[in-house]
Amino acid sequence: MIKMARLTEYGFMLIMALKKSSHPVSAEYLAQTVGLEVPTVSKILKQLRKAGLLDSKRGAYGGYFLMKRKRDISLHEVIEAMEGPLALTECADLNGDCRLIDHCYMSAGMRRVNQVISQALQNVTVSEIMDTDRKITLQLKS
Amino acid sequence: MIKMARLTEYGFMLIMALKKSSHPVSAEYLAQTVGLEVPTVSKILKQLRKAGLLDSKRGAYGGYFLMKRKRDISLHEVIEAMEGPLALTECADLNGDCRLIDHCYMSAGMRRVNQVISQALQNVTVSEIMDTDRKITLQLKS
DNA sequence: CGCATATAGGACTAAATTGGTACCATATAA
DNA sequence: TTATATGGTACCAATTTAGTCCTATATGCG
Repeated sequence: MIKMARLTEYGFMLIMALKKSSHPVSAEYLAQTVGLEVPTVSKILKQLRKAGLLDSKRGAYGGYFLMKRKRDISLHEVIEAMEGPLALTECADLNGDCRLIDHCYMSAGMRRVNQVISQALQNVTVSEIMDTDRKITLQLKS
Repeated sequence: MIKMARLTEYGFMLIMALKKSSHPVSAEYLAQTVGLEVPTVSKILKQLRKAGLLDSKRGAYGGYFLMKRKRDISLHEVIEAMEGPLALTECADLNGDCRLIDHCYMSAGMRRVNQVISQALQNVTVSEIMDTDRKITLQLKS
């Protein structure tokens, strides 16, 4: 299905609930804020941190905080952080193991489509999908 | 994962292997052509037919054939035929049951992103992803 | 120091989705 | 009437995803 994983959606919610360079916010507090269980939230935050979108501080009064402003975080970054490199099809994935390559002629064209979608996601930021009133303007050329 | 289902990829391969208004081609023959099992191919062909992309003729010398030329079939049509309405997120899906709506503010913006991707897929045809030499040109405004 | 708080990392289980198969009914050509 | 081929549906298997738990490490403070 062409759908982001549920954990990725949660990832967006968590990023939206955080701020850049403010006091760290604990996983427990965030869990309450977004209405999810602590272990789940914890897992996602660790993953986003590993990808460099967040940073953390351990120990008492510790927690997580954004490394960038929300208007500088693209949807693409978040999705890749949560799901790894975007690959619409098996054959577009460079590490994919499409064993049907002999019967399939779409590989090159498909990669191109992949790029287009990738660009679409790179050109929209987290703050843009929060501002529901603001029109998102996309101009893509490929 | 933002990836089309494997069966959808197979669907593309089958469409590529078919022609408009020629003799019907049997599922068995197609299975050999693309290197997949007959039951699997059969299942996909039935689904594509139901969506109106193919038509079929039963009985001896029966089989499947395209209803349109490949340059008139968009990626979007094929994907929707195989996977149902495209919804990048749970909340973008009108039938989705996102119970976190109270904590999530991205719904409207996300729908917009969904539309952009949808359009990207509508603007590329099957024949374009077969012609690996031809440049696919996309100009999207949303 | 010792204790409470909080993240780091990895392993594990459960649930949901997807892929693949099989069966029986119906239609068609010769 | 027989061989060929699709229509529809139900089912099982495999994979993927979601969610939980446990132990280790770091930090602040009395």
